[in-house]
Amino acid sequence: MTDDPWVPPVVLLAVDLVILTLRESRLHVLLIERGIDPYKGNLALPGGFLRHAEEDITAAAHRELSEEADLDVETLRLEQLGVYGDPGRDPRGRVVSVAYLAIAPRLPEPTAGTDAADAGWQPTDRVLSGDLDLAFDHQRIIADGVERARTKLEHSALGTAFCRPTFTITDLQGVYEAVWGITLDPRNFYRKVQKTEGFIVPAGTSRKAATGRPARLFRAGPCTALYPPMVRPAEGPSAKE
Amino acid sequence: MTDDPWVPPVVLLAVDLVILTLRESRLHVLLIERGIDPYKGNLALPGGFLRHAEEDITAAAHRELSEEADLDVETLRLEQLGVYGDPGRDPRGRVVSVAYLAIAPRLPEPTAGTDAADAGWQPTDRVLSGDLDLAFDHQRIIADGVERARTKLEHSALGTAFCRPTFTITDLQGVYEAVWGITLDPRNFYRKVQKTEGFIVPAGTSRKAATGRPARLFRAGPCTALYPPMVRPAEGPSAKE
DNA sequence: CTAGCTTCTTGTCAATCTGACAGAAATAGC
DNA sequence: GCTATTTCTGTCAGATTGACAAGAAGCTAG
Repeated sequence: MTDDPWVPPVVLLAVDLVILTLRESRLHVLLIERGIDPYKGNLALPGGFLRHAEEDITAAAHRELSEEADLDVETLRLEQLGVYGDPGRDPRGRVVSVAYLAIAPRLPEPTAGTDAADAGWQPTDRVLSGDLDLAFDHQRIIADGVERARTKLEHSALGTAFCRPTFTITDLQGVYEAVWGITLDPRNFYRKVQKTEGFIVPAGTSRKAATGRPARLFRAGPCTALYPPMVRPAEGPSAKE
Repeated sequence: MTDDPWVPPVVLLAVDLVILTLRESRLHVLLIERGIDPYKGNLALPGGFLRHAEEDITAAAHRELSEEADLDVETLRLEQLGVYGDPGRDPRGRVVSVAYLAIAPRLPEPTAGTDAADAGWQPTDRVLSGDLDLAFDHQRIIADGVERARTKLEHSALGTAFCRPTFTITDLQGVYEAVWGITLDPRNFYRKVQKTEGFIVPAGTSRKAATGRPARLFRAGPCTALYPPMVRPAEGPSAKE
């Protein structure tokens, strides 16, 4: 921003991907085992550097997703989560990483890609509790991603993105319960999502479970923003962070 | 992310600041007139490159704020808004910019700083309508910042950040009306903010206006998150009852 | 085939919240 | 005093929420 002989410093730009899904009623995040230093052997988010100086950042995120996790890119909508660029977060130098968030329905185990020794789903609560040891500042990035998902569930139709193309209302309730970490009354939840116009639309058929009355099937509706929003019950007492 | 002889490309990292305030019941954004190319003479957000390779990004944002706008940094809380790094957004090369958002009470006219030929507040609607010609992709950044402020007003106590240390409920209502671009019923607004625990606390005294009954003064309360949230009336025809 | 179990779906009811509006309270100016 | 103006306190119907009862539709065991 000046025409002095001073030249601005340069940084390495990376992308990191927080891919969340639901497995056995628990929220999971896609992690790889790093095959190279630094943090070789540690778990980390899929991601990597820009391939060339003109690559679009979002395009790089999609590319890394397919390279490192071999997931179908088409169905996932990536949303920018934030920038993580503290000096010293990467021993290789000044690396600034753009984190992206995506929500996926239940998917098969991904296969390891080029730079990843292994790839797989890990429960987010094991990550957030510090039970798993993550590379870089990826634990914090995941924490931010989970929190983002929690709030997006309130105001957007994101919940349907966790489900398969057709799903039951109980399926959708399971999404809310897993992400929010609480239990909800099935009858009130049923009433609420039915009344929220454009959230879900009937898919005609029914699905018979192993036991119990068959449930009607629905599809994601046209709305992306929910009005009125789903209300998440207050948790702690008065003043919270 | 590989140990091939390939080296990752580097980018120039910049910060941009979206500082919003209220002046004469209209939302304004702080803009500078660029004193150097590119876009010399155009209006732009305050901002600039990292000073050195180890500078913290948030620290750089605070530094640019004081350098270019000469505003009191202490009282402003900067919040990361997003990353803007499309190839070609800056003719000087691959520049990736981290945008920050801050909300300020009514402040005096800032003085021009080093790189800025002039600095001043501009109404956001003139920016968003395309009436003013902004440098780079700064119009879009401002649009995102305004939208962020709108939604934050719903769920956080951000509204008080637009006000001076003590304010009346009518002052606070003016904030909501200006940012949301609608009018609200004073009686229902009064009831709502009073009932939302921790939002505002009485400041004891009253302020007498030029005319009319004196209004009680309040301060910002301890809560940052509002529960229940302020509800913004639905606007679009899309999916409404 | 019937009883029992499970799960989905439809209601009911009181408490609360919202939106619209009436009107009293407090000050300045005449 | 009287009026204009703004702040504050109520009222009231309709909508929403949270808690819970009970019917509906399947499966399985006997």
